[in-house]
Amino acid sequence: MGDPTAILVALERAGFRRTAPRRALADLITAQDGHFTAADLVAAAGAERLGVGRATVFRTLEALEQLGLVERIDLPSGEHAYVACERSHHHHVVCSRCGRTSEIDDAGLKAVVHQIARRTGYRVDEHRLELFGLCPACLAEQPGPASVPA
Amino acid sequence: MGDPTAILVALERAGFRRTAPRRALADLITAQDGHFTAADLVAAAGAERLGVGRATVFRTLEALEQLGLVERIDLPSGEHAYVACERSHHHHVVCSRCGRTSEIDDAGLKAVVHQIARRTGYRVDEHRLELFGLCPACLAEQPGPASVPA
DNA sequence: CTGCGGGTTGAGACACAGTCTCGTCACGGG
DNA sequence: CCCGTGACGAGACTGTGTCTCAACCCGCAG
Repeated sequence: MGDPTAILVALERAGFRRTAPRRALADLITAQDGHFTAADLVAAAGAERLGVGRATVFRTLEALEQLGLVERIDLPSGEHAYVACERSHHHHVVCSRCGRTSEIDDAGLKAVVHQIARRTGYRVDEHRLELFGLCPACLAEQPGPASVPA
Repeated sequence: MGDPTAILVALERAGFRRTAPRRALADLITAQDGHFTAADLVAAAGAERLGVGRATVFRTLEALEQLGLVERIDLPSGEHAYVACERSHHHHVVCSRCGRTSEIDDAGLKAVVHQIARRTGYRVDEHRLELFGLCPACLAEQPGPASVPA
């Protein structure tokens, strides 16, 4: 998923220093191909003997999340995972087999949210939509028997 | 939210025994008025000296979730909470002030999911939509300054 | 009513995620 | 080059959820 430098530049622009651990984490994150957990990063950093502590991983992820460079998603299993992504508001489809994700824009959701707000009387400030299924590649590899969507 | 007996009956029908701890938990859950966490139940059970162990709370919640009598939602804070609810597929709006929830049906979401599936090529098997905001009661009590939705 | 079998239980150990503290370090402006 | 301050790693700490295990009790059969 592109260039680790983008992350560092964005961090720098937000007033964060450009340090060795953050550089290492930027590399690891851009190398990830689907979603990843904080534990994944900690393990990866440990495996490559980068000497990056747990605390730093969490701190960096928190900063990146606030900058919108990374989004936290909640897997069906209850785990918290992260996805590197664009800065605009959007949602994700997560492949439950290979873990890859695709970003999707509004796709008509705004109207749905609006309607719900009107029906329930709530003022909706925030929403989260997460989709899980099989990506095209995994679908091709594994010609599922009954491909009846939910 | 109604009758604790409904929970017990549903459990019994699914082959679970009707035991004192489960009765106590059914009472506690139906007494809850918004969402609640596992820790809430553990604390409540402890406070009333019901002698219900942590393990039993988690086991019961797991069973209820599988039966669809309770749904697990992920709060923006990252906490896992539960909501007592109907058995059909649906979604929730959660009041971020008082914690109360309302159930909502499809509301046009199916079309959105369909469109996303077509655009991305994914086969979408599962989806989760969660909305957060202020319920009518909290809106009235607290005449928010700028009520501009997201 | 009584006895029995197996599902159920509570306590506590355990595994893990995430937070916090603190002394040290190094980035980068001056 | 120097200094102030943000960032660092290690590890203690908190909280959540899981697992084990011996004792228990629910519900059925007799």
